[in-house]
Amino acid sequence: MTTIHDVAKKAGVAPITVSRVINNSGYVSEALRVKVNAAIEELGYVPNVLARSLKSKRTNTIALVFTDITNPFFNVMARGVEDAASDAGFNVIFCNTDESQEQELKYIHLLLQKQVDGILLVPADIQSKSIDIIREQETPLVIVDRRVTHEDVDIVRGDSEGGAYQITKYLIDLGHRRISLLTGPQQVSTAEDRVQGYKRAMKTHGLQDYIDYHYGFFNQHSGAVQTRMLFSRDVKPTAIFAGNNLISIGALAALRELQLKVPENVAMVCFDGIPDNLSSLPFMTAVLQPSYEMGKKATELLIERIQAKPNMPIDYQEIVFPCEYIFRDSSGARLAGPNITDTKI
Amino acid sequence: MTTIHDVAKKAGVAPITVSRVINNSGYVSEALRVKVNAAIEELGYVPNVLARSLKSKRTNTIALVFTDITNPFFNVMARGVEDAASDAGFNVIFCNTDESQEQELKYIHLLLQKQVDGILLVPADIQSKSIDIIREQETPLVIVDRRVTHEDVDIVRGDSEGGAYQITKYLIDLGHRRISLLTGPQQVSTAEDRVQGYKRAMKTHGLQDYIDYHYGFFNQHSGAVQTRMLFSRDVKPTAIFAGNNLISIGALAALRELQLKVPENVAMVCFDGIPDNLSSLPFMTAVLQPSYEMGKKATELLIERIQAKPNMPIDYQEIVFPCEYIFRDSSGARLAGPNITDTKI
DNA sequence: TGATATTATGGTATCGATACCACAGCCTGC
DNA sequence: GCAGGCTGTGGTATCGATACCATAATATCA
Repeated sequence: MTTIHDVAKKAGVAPITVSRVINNSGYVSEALRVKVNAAIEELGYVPNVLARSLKSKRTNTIALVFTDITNPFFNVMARGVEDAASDAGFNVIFCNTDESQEQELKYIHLLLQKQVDGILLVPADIQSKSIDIIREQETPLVIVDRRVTHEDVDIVRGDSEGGAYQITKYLIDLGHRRISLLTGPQQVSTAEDRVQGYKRAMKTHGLQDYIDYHYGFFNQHSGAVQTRMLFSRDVKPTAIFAGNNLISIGALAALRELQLKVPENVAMVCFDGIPDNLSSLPFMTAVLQPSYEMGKKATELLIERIQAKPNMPIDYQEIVFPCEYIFRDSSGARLAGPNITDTKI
Repeated sequence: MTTIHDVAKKAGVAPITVSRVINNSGYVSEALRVKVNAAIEELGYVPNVLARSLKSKRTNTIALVFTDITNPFFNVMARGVEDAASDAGFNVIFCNTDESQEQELKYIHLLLQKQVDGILLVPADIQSKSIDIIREQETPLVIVDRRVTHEDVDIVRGDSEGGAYQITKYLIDLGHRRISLLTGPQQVSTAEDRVQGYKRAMKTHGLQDYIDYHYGFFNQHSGAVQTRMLFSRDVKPTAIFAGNNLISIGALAALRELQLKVPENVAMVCFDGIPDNLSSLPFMTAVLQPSYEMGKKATELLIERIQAKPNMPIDYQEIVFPCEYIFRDSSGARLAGPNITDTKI
């Protein structure tokens, strides 16, 4: 392994001069710069970032800890993070927790050991123990996608409540009365917020008698299981509101099994989309969160925190992105018009 | 930031003793162990792996540099890598090159700076400059999925040639004579090997007059473009062999546009599958490589190299996994039987 | 012209951990 | 009774880089 000393010796300069050339800092004459670069080239020198970071106390690395790498929503978000980080000269470590708090804590410990400059966290639980641990090390932190019970944290998220309200209202306006919501775990704020938005829409439209929501998991299996459950009951929904994209895929599979057609027999809407390339849902009416922009914004905020003067008081922010809506065939508008209240199944 | 010295002072011992407790190495009496752990707990001490790795010269980190994170084949492989690494106490850094050599070199430099203990590489080109650079730093390396022109490297890959031969032969046995192969870039060994296997099958069955293969990219766009091209010609194929899963998705989309049905109008087979959850291809006859096992095996081999004694001569290995085959509707066997040579389209 | 700034280079201490060596006490066995 | 092994603990040097300070030559300006 060649070190900065080897290069310095070969170029006939002091190690610190080599350091200046590498980092383009301080003053170095053109003559020495050339000599040093030649020595670097000749020796195949690669700087050791461990030593560099140890001394300089900056790793130029941030981490994104999220819950489901297979979910395209997070995939797109990750790209937003990567792009924003890269623009600012930071590298990103991606960690997948599979919605497990235990796994999350394991990664947080690892990342703190690695001295990352900052952490973006999609917490697996609304009461996140990770936040306390990160705070203790004074590592900058931005929470992404979800609310938490902690005060004084930066949060970047989508408006789940508002999105759920609007899409539920849309179904109601189409004439649906029996709308069932299948969502994620109760301790995850997005699941809970979507329930709240759904309830608000149902109540304000006089449908409090058919408020029907079910917590589960944000994955296909849960979507399929709950859908089967919905249709095993006497009173069946005319529309399903899937709490995220994976739930809707599972629901669709279950409906296929049950030989129910969308939207002829059941209308469907969901939260979050799936990029066209892998999509089973090209026809799904959906609430879309700007996941790329959310990732980008969260990263920019985090880097701002990292680069802030140490003892400056922080003005914590909660940035809430509004949702967009895309209306397609699954909700049955084109087919059934606004009066399909009593669609029999 | 609390350091090992702070803990040592609090516990009334030497730093090295704290180190022994943390790493469970050397001899420490139960009494001191308890005292040290209490101090660690109380101070919220987190060891600095930068300092640790700098001194010990081991980061316990390996990297997987691959070409397409969106391809489920690599996704599954990555899980095999992660599992095997985790079992051995190693962390994994994932790097996505998008088949760009430039990007690949950028990551290789970064990883070497980070002093990773070893690298798993899916090279973007059969003549990989990265290999030389990695060699120069004496970092252990295992090539995955693809052949390279270098001698003396460890390689873990699937039998693309054999798989392509078998699946082509299968189509021929079904009666197809005009089989077209759409594959990836020529400088990628898997693309080339699949061409070779295809050609061998065509030749040994007397079909050298309709050998028709097209290099492109391992993605949907390429699959769609080339499929349109195939059917713009006078002599049209009766079967398409898609060089990988993404190409087959693109081909299917193009066929849908052209209002050609699979397998009624055209038979299709492809290399690599897609996990059921995101699949548009539940009916595709395919050649499957054991991607999870390939990732696992490659990782185990890499870790073996990492842990080998420094000056032991290395017995380089090339491990080739055989393919499996899954026969479903797309190849038309159930529908057309063995004699569909002259299917008109 | 002398004071001050700018340019250019190097010396030394240090980041936070571990490797290596030293040493002391206690067994065990002959 | 002591050689040699095991157990338990600490001191010191060091990993490879940069922070900080020092120095000196040259440029700039009042």
